[in-house]
Amino acid sequence: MSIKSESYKDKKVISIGTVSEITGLSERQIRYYEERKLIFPYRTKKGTRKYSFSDVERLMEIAEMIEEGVQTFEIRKKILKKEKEAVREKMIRGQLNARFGVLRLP
Amino acid sequence: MSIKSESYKDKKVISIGTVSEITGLSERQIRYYEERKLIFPYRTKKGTRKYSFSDVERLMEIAEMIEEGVQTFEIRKKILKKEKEAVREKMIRGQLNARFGVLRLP
DNA sequence: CGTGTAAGGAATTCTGACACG
DNA sequence: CGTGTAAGGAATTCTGACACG
Repeated sequence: MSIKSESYKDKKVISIGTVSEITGLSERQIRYYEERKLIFPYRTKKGTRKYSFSDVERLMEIAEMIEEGVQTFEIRKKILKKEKEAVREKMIRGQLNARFGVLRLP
Repeated sequence: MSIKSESYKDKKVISIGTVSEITGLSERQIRYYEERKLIFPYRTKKGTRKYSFSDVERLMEIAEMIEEGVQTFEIRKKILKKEKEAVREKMIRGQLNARFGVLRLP
């Protein structure tokens, strides 16, 4: 499936220290990428950031691009494009499902 | 599949405060269940506990049993039995795979 | 631009213990 | 037995800022 519904992958429950360990990025870097609107952690009532495994994956992609010399502004554009594509596909699928019932795509 | 290999589900990355929020259990309860050997969080270098989504699920099962009046000692026995069954099934499957190649069970 | 760091405060987590029952 | 709580310390996280380049 190209659009998955993995419950755990998207739950924002990991704090920044752990994300830093997993990704190898500094907390400073992680917070900066948020400032540049590349990543959007959940905020608890008290204000601490919580990340999902999806976020962790995205951070590793960001880190790769940064190493390649891509600027955060460019990375942001790529992320926006990807998201638009995902939404578009989701809608098309929704319409098809509405007319012809659930279908399985390869 | 009855034995899954879900990478995210078993990663121990959630701290006790978050687990407490998700499960509705107090931190005291969660630590106590560990003392009674019902749950086994990972410990970071600094000593803080990290739980997986599997752990969270187990905690909710434990909470249910406690509410029903089951004692931790009994719960522990049930957990051990379940784990033995899982290991046994895993081994059987491993042997079958070794002799006949990968097979898909219903 | 992207990242390091020192600064001060607030919130988190840990352990061992006393309490109730 | 299972859970609450106060206690003191250690580690975490947050923000805004200065620095380098």
